[in-house]
Parts: sequence; structure tokens; C-alpha cells
Amino acid sequence: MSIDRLDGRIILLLAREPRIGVLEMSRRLGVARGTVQARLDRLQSNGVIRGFGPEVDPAALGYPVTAFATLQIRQGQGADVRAHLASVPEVLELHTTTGSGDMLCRLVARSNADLQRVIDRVVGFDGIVRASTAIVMENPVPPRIIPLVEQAAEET
Amino acid sequence: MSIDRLDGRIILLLAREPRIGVLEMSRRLGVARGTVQARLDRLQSNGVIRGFGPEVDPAALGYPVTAFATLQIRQGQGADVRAHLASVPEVLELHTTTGSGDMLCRLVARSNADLQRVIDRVVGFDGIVRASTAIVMENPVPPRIIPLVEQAAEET
DNA sequence: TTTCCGCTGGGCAATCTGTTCAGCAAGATG
DNA sequence: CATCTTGCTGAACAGATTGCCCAGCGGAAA
Repeated sequence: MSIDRLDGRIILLLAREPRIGVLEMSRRLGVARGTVQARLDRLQSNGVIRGFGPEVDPAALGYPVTAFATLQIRQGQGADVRAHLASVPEVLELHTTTGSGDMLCRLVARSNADLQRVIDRVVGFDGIVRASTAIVMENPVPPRIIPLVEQAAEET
Repeated sequence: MSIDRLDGRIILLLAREPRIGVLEMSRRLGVARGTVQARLDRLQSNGVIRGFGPEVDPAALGYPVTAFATLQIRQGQGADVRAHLASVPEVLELHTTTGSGDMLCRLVARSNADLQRVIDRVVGFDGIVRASTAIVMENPVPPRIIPLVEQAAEET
């Protein structure tokens, strides 16, 4: 559940050089290979490290436009809306939230014009009452986790 | 810039079994090892595959609460606010957007009570006029990219 | 004191990687 | 039509890494 400094350094190393091997890590960290291996196993079975899936850049795939849509759902239609949104490839992420909207989703599109098509497809479903969209211009802090890992490692 | 079916299958395999090697991939895909290697190199230098960083689960680290905050910024304070937010470990992501808000950020916290502390720290900065927060309850579609990859691979 | 647990340092066979090579087919170019 | 370029194949090689095992050691808990 909680991680120590060594765990933190392992994650840090992996984040910086994902292709690094266990042996090389043990050299850099100054510990035995078995230790690194055991820590990694533990981190993975703990669920702290979910996996090492490839990070694919939607922009490089031809989807340079990102947007966030806040959706208002008709009462009782939640399950259907979820299924509908899950079937749209351009919906990269979906959350149900408290607050003024009911759901928040991340969308990508090939262009601003194409975003219209995506939104039409997203909201072209009966259970969705209203959608308000915010187009992403800049991304000053791309998805990150390292600072949090470092903080968690310090607090041991 | 664009990917074909083989590229798609490579990414798919990597997503499903991240620890798979180039040799095993070539066997599964029925192509030569050199081909897979060349494709992978190309995908990475293209930027389609950004990397293979470890996916760390904030919940397993002790931060089970996720929220999205929409921020309104005082004109001309954008740069300062960006720097301020980047210094908060619990800010996992930050975007500047069009629409009613000026920025949208993803936050995590140790609990709902702790979220108050995080928000106080986030908005306790001069350039931020207003913040409205939505707490995430469910996550019906966790961050995903595979459907988009498959679509991009088909369209070749 | 005794037990448990994690780390160390070592060794082993099996496997994979990085790299290079020549051959071949298809498509583009002149 | 001849030539070139590009991408894929199948193979080879040395070097490195992995998965797995073991015994010993020290600190912390019972």
C-alpha cells in the first residue's frame, strides 16, 4: 500500500528509461538484483504499477485536437449513456462526477471541424440532455505521476 | 504519420502484454523479427509511441480521490498560475481551454477531506479568480487508446 | 532467545537483444 | 524497358539479460 524511497527510485528510473532492465537498475541503485526484482513484483501485485503499456500519442495518429465535454444525462439513463460513449473510439476517457454536469469525457478529433462530427456522435444519443465542450489549447502539465510518487516515497 | 494494420497489431500486442519481446511478437504476428524491430523503431521516432513508462495508480499510492477543477484566471496571470500549479504534486494534469473556464486540471487527494487541502493549495494563489470542482465518482471508461489505434489502422 | 523477513552475492541454463548480411519482390523513376 | 529504392525475409553472431535457485546475514517482531 505505501512505498519507500527505494520503490520511489525504482519507479523514477523506469519512468526516465522505460527500456532499462532489472540488472541495470540494480547497478544504478546500488542494490542486489534480487531486491529490485522483488520490489518490482511487489509493486505490480500491489497494483501500484498497473503495467507498462505503450503510451500512444493521439496527435501522431492524426488526432491533434483534444477537448473535454461535460454532459448532462437524463435521469436513469446512465448505463445506456456509458455504453454509448464507450463505443465511440474518440472518447478516450469518461468519468461520472458530482457537480453541475453528470459526466466528463475527454475527446480527440482530427481537426476542429472533425470535432463537430465527434460531438454530434457523442450527443446524438437519447439520454444526453446537454453537452458543453471546452477545447484544449495548451497542455502546460501533461499527465504526470512522478511528483506524487516522490511525495509518497518521502512520507514513509 | 499514419499507421497500417501491422502497426496496429504491434501496438495492440504491446498493450495487452507489455513485457513481450520483439522476438515473441514476430512469432505471434507471423513476420520477421527485423520487421517488427523496424516498425517499432519507426513508431517511436514518429512519436506515435511516446514511451513505455510505468502506469502508476494513484489510488494504490494512497490517493483514491480524483477530481477535476475548472479555474478562472486573472488576465495576464497565466504563466504564473501554470508555474504554481505545476509545483503541486497532486495536480496530475493541466490544460488551458476555451470556454467558460480558462484552465482545467485533474487532481487527486487522500480523501474527500484531503481534497479540501489540495484545493486550498491550488486556489490559494493570487492569479486564480474562481475554481469549480467536480469529484469523480465512477470511471466507466478509463484512459484508453486502443479503439482509436484500431480505427487509425483500418483507415489505411 | 527464536523466528520471520528482506537483502546480499553468487551461479546456472535458457533466452533475447542488437546488429549485420544477402536475397527477393514490388513499386517508383528514368 | 532497365534501374533504383524500399521493405520484408531468414539467418547468423557475440554479448547481455532473464528467471530461478541457493546459503548466509542482520534487524525486527514474537
